[in-house]
Amino acid sequence: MAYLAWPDACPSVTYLKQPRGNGTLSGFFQTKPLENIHAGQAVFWEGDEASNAVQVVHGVLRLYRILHDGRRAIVGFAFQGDVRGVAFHGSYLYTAEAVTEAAVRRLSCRHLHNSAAEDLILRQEIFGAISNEMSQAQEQIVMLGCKSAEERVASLFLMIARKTTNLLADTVEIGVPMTRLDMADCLGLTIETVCRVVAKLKRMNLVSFTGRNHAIIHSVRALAHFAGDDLGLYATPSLAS
Amino acid sequence: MAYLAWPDACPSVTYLKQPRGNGTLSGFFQTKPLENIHAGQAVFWEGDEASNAVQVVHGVLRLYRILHDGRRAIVGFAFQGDVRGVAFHGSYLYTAEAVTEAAVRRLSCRHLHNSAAEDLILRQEIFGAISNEMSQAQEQIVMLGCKSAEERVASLFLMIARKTTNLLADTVEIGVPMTRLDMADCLGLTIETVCRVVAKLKRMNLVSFTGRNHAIIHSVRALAHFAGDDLGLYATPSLAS
DNA sequence: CGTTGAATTGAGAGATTTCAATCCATGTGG
DNA sequence: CCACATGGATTGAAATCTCTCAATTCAACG
Repeated sequence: MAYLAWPDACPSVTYLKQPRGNGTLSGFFQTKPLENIHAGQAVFWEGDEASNAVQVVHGVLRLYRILHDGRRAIVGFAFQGDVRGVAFHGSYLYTAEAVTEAAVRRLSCRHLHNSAAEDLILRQEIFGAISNEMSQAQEQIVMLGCKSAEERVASLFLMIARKTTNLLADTVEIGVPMTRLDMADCLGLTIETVCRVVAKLKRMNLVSFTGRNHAIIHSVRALAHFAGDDLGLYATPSLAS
Repeated sequence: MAYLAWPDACPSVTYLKQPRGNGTLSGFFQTKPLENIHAGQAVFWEGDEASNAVQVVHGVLRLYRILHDGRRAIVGFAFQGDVRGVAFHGSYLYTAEAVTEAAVRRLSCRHLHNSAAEDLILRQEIFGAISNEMSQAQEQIVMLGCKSAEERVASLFLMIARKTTNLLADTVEIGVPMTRLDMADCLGLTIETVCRVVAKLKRMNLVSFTGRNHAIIHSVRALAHFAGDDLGLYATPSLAS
């Protein structure tokens, strides 16, 4: 096994694609105080006025909407480095809640937009963040619209791997902090189906679990194939043709 | 029946919530030439550099992604007045293709963003457009993640009604320009299931069809109830408590 | 009037859910 | 330190929903 990647241990891969630390958006967030969020505590609520953008410093957030009859749809997860809430003009479209202990920084949208007026780089970074959020939503739609239960569960593990490891090796260790119910509500499945599929993935030796929240993907490529994903997304430098 | 609403006959309701005509974003688009798009012709392709934002002047676009094994996911439809492509930083996340004969105007994103630097109203309108697009994507995720086939089909008809009528009355006439395959690929179902559900809606007297692309929703409220939606979204002025 | 592609309907198969029972990990109190 | 209680996770069996495959109907068009 080549690379250990507990969610909090390394910056998100998607985020690394943007300038980090020295980038103005990150710089802006850096000036704001670190806010610790307990597991289960909300960062913002669906329907509230979307006055702040949030950056996840560590931990994982679940983003969800509740239907009036109580059903819950998890529209996505936010990992370390992810920025959420920039794309909302009026009110938040979902509730953001800490899965584990987490920490975030908040930034006033108005302040951000005003600063963006004078700063080209910042504008680009803001649109980059919006584009990231949009991209994740599209990914979710494709998964729910086209994929089988098995493909969905595999896709979720791969998503976690992409977000929390650099995918340098074909075998990666990932943290799976969310409960089976979280996974089910995100994948449009039931808890039981998620369990059965995970059991199957274990039987097929595609993944194994060391504790409930800690998994090893034995072959990212094989799992991606199983997920019906384009392998290009997961090609590792050493394996890429 | 109170209000006729063929898709091209009146401006989109969502769009009316923003200043129209005199608003700077619309104003910008107005300066651009009208581009006629034949049915089936693409406006932009997934993966192409997202250099332009597009406003639908009339007609309907289907927005879709193709998986590498050929499956198609329609991530949404764009109706008259909708603006798409503002939220993309790098490349387009989906292909946009005319369902019917349509017309659009294009606007350079770079131009738009530069102008936005000096214009507060324009900035707000841009974020409004992004927020609209994001909102539709979230809606889609909730539908695919939580709802049954029957609820999904009903939701689609209601979505069309919301986009193409003012919902002043409980009975509305809507255009359904897309094929059953389009509907199926948007709802994560098969053609046959869509057909059966539509047949059931007809049997229940919730909708009726006058021609293949033309339906009457006999009671928006009843259909919304059937769709598992919050009735508040559809309350008509006369019916609202 | 025949051809074509889309839409519809039926019957059987398959995937996922539901309901129920059991297992496991964790924390708490005695 | 152990027994027990608790909530999440797992597994099984039956029910249900949706899909697949096949046949038929319908509408548009040359």
